[in-house]
Amino acid sequence: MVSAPLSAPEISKDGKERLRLWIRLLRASRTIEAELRERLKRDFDTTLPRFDVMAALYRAPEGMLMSDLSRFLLVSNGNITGIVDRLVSDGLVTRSRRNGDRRTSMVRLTEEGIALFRRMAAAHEAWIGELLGGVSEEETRRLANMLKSFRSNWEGKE
Amino acid sequence: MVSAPLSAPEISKDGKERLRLWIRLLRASRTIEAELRERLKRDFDTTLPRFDVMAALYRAPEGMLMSDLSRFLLVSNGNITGIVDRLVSDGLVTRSRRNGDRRTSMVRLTEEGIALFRRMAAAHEAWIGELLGGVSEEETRRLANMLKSFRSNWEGKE
DNA sequence: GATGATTATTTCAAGCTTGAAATTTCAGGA
DNA sequence: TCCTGAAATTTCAAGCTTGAAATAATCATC
Repeated sequence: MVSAPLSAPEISKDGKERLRLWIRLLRASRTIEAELRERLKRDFDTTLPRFDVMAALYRAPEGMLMSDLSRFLLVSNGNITGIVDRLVSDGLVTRSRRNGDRRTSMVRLTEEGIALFRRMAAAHEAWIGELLGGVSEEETRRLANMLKSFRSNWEGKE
Repeated sequence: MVSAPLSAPEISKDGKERLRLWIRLLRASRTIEAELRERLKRDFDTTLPRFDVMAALYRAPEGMLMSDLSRFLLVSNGNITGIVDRLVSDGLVTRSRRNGDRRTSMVRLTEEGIALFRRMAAAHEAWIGELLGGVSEEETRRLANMLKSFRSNWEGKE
């Protein structure tokens, strides 16, 4: 890690503080994500995006549309297509075209998908407990509350 | 019901709370990242990884090794190779092999790269100020401190 | 100086990601 | 019915990402 000379023009101290917050936020989530990715690969031979899709579907036993998935997971439509394709070809997920609207397809976990996800979710929760173990319960609640409010502050403004 | 299990439910509740924190952390950083990506593309026709590499190099006028870059940015070696390749072919960055150790190459911003980065950095800082605008200065400091400590708690333990 | 281990980097396949264009289907009006 | 526009999804090119294997150079030890 390199220390910064960077005698930049005097910008607001506020801005610098927010920048620092953003960088820490990003580094924290990247570090945790990397660790989760590695463990998912090691223990379940799968990826984080696949886990995310399965987690979303597990919460919706009645199924989700492709567009529901992409909105919920904050990724593009085309992205979801590829991930679901691979999950389908592994027998973990089904696409069923509906009679009502033939443009849409309902995506659901298969029995095998449900069983696998339950195992992964248990491991995942334990990992998070371990990785965030240094954060006290009190701090956890406070952090979670701050993050909740700060997201809603600007989202969807444009 | 004479003796209810005390520890198990408590641990599980803790875990749930940490899981919630992780999900919020992830959603916050993904949402901001998506917004930054879009604006970098729109205003500078570039990408977030390219911006990240240039930011790292800007802080190190003497240059950085490829391995320094990948360590600092928390990404793989092979990844950096591709991004630097494209920056070089755009004239924003140079690779110079050193006399001392011919395995390594020093990566530096060109004059053009420095000028471009300055413009991008100003816009970037303003964007962060806007996107995190809802967080008070007091909260910003507290959040940043929590994130700092929580990261160091488990990192590099294995 | 030869040899084997180590280090820095590149290459590669597979998968992820976006944004834009194309496709298919639906809905509403002339 | 036939249009036209909107909506859901897929396709595609370009770039990002990892992890593993390959290359090349250096280092340590004899």
